[in-house]
Amino acid sequence: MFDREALSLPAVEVAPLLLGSLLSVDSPEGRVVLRISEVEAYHGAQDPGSHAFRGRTARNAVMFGEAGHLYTYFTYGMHTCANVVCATEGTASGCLLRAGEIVEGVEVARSRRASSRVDADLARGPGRLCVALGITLADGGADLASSRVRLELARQPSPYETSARTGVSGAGGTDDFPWRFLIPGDPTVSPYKRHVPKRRNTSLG
DNA sequence: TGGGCGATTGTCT
DNA sequence: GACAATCGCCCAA
Repeated sequence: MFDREALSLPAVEVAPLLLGSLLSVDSPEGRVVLRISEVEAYHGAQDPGSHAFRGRTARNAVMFGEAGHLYTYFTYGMHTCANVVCATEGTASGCLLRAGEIVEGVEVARSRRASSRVDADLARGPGRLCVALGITLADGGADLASSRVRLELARQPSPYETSARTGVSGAGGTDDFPWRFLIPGDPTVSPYKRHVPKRRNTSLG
């Protein structure tokens, strides 16, 4: 079921509800359904890891809007990442979808993710997840209750673990924000990687 | 108006 | 284990 009221809680409280939930995406190639196994919470202007840390901009406006919508963004010049918008309007809160298991439409996902040797890698990582599901920037702002991207919350909460967020630079990636939620032992959970400072001009020195 | 950098991934060693 | 690829956003001036 889709429950906008449940999604209107802060991202930290919504994240556990998303684990084990189903995200389905319809396209001409067919439907792909993902069972979510890993998410990260980003909440409020006080969260140094959030895109909304420096306030509202045209790019992150969707995160300030109504819960239950999709916030997509483009990063590293090539990757799309998807978030479920949480909390009430005016509060920037969202859960980044990091990984999951394809439970329907595996053939379609495989055709989009030709480089994946095993099915567990099809949606292991936020960029891969979007490719496998066919989510693009054009899906940003979509209502997860009525668009081609739909969210079905798990009937029963999954057991979960928390840890520091992956790949987040600065204070937001420390243990002060253990806002990464995952289903322990799930083969589709992405490997933990602490943020690596950007290496540029490495020839110096 | 210009420059630096990012909620990453695939490939090569 | 290490690095290149690649482009839009955001800050500073």
